[in-house]
Amino acid sequence: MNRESSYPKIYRVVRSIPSGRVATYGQVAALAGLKGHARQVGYAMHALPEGSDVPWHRVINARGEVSPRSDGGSEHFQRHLLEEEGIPFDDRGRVPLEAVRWDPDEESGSTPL
DNA sequence: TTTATGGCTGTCA
DNA sequence: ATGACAGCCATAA
Repeated sequence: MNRESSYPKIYRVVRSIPSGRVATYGQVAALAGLKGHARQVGYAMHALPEGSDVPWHRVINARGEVSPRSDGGSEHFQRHLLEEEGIPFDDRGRVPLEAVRWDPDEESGSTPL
């Protein structure tokens, strides 16, 4: 099953993230089978092609905020995209992970109150 | 083949 | 609550 690249798998998981929800690298990694290798997920995002329909902006770090990658500036862009998705950002540019954390088991579009 | 890097995570102070 | 350190592993050259 596993090919030499795990990236496609990661992309597939990220694609499964519904709008208005965010997933952490560790979570995506776990769903992609790379459990424990969140770094590779982040690196996969860095290797994302331009024409990919992968909502990489919905993938954030475990702290619930966008990661200050080496690009510089894109983090602001990501935040903008997330705000457009309806992600409530904190005063420090953080999101309530507990509120927007994507649960692969409730992707039907329901929020457990 | 080896070397270097990296959009992370978890623990300690 | 934040700041700092070390570990893990896949991809690219």
